[in-house]
Amino acid sequence: MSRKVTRTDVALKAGVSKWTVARAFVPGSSISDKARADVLAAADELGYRPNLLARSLATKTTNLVAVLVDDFANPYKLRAIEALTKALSAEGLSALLVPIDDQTDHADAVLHADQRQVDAIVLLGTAFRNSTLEASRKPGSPPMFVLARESTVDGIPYVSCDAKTAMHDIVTHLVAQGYQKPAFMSGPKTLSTALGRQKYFRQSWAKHGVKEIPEIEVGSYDARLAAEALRASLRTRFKQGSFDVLVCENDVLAMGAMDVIRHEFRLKVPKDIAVVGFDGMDMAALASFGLTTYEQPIDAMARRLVEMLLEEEPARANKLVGQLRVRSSS
Amino acid sequence: MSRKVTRTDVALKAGVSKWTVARAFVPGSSISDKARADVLAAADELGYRPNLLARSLATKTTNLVAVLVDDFANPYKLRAIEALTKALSAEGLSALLVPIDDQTDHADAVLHADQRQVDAIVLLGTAFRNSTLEASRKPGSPPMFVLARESTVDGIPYVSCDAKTAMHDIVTHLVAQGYQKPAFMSGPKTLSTALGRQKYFRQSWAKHGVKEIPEIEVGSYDARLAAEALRASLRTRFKQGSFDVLVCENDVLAMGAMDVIRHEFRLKVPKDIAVVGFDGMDMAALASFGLTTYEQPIDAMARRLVEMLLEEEPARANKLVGQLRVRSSS
DNA sequence: TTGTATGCGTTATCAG
DNA sequence: CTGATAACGCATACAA
Repeated sequence: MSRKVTRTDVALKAGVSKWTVARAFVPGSSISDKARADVLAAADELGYRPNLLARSLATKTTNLVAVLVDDFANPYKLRAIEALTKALSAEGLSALLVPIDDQTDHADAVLHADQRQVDAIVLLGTAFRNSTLEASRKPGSPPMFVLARESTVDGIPYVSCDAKTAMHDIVTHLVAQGYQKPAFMSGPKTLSTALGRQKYFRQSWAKHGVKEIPEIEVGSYDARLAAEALRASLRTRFKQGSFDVLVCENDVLAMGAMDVIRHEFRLKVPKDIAVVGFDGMDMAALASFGLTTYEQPIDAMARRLVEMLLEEEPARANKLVGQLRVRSSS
Repeated sequence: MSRKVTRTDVALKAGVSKWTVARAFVPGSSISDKARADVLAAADELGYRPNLLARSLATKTTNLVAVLVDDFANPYKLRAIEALTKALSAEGLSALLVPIDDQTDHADAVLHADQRQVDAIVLLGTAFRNSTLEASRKPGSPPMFVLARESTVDGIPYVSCDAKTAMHDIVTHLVAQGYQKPAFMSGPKTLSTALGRQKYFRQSWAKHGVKEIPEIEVGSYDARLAAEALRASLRTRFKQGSFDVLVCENDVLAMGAMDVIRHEFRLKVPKDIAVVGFDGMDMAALASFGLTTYEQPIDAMARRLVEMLLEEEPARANKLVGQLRVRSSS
């Protein structure tokens, strides 16, 4: 494999200096038409491609964004990754995908991204603790952004789906359908709050006079765990008919819940228990689920986040409204 | 935001030259204990982190691997991304996730990755045409690898799930269960062949005297399209009972198929028609599907691929065997 | 054990 | 409009 062709090679072939070569690639640069043509021809012939590494070193900007992802168990994360990476590349930015395992890895990941001189770090997901966010407070470290949850740390901007509107829409729909005894299935408490869904769910029901809403907490956003949690609840805490609709913090939980309701307890959805999810996963639309869900405007959210990345003084918070998709489960 | 602290700053504070600072960070280097301690202390105090960009420029190796992904519609891709990125980071490599839209983007993506001086390019997915693979033939361009499909281009190594063993296991299971009239649901023909699944499926059945296997081709690996295709087939080409088991090229297709079989045609799975998938998606295990599927050893595959990345003379092909997960759908 | 010079491929700035 | 010089932060080879 021959060594990479560099600017000097092109200069040599075109019979100009290497600085002239550089100019040929900068649009508004002052260079004679002939020189530019010569350079471009030579570059093309040699297959010259500018080395972005060297450019980054000189300009101190990499056009690289680290995307930290933890919860790979939720298929919806793929949609989010797609939306974000495409929004980034639309602006000429590239995504460094950094997988996270447990708590200890977080600091390392941020550090490593920092060393790679990324222009920004995006936290994609729900299971990030504040300690991770605090890392961006260190002077000199790249700015941090949070997508699809609310950051509870001051000064760290985020883009999320407007949970207040969402829950208002969901509850309005449920009330119209005649449901009166809601229950809520949440993820782990520490992370769940960053989504704000349960809070607004309760607020919305309160307006309709419903104050008591039982909660089923699930250890992580996982269908199997959701199934287990609901199974246990249905066997012990709840009697038949103690709630007529179960709203879940996301679609994965909802699917796990439906599985138990229908296949273990032989109950009908929505007749015995209605189920509502959140996110808008493709799978939720299958007849096997027919899951009513609140669709996050994930593409718009990703684009908004990228806009913020590019802004000098990004707004602290952005909440975009999604859309309720009513299906057979309610 | 203060400027980044560099080697020179540390050298100044520690009272040594900046080259001594460098040595302090290289394990086997010859340096006095005192000097090292001084440097490390100064570095720690200043919060010094080596600039990987500059290092890469000097060493001509970035420890960066571009991961090209196209088909975001298949949730299984998330598992693959997880497996690959974790396998990479276990070896100190980082993943540049490059999303691909249509045919024209491919060359650009390869080019861009090249300009970022990535050490390798990994194609993750099934919908890559040979023209993409050919791009790696250009001298000087980073080596290419294919994960989870077979490359049909010479000299491009790949790691895939052994389709021959897989189909043998599936067919053996089906024969034991008494199924006699199989049908096969494939993705788009041009991509489908790179998986080799249909081919070995037919071969395996041939050993049991079954030569005629109807095929249902789906335009892309998408549950909704699978549903449409099966619906059309069931209405026109096939009479009730013309096949007793439908084996699908992957789980997404299988789920779409089950949806139609059960919810539109009101047939029982597996009594009327059994269904088998491929991949081993988490969702397939839900009671709503209970899908029998062949689980790809995706983690092992990813690790093997990373090994190959690191080898001087990588083997051309690697096929790893997975495991059949029998559930209620067969 | 330590300091020095040179190069990696680019950009920015300045002279001509 | 063009050529030259310095700098980006680090690594490598070499000299002290």
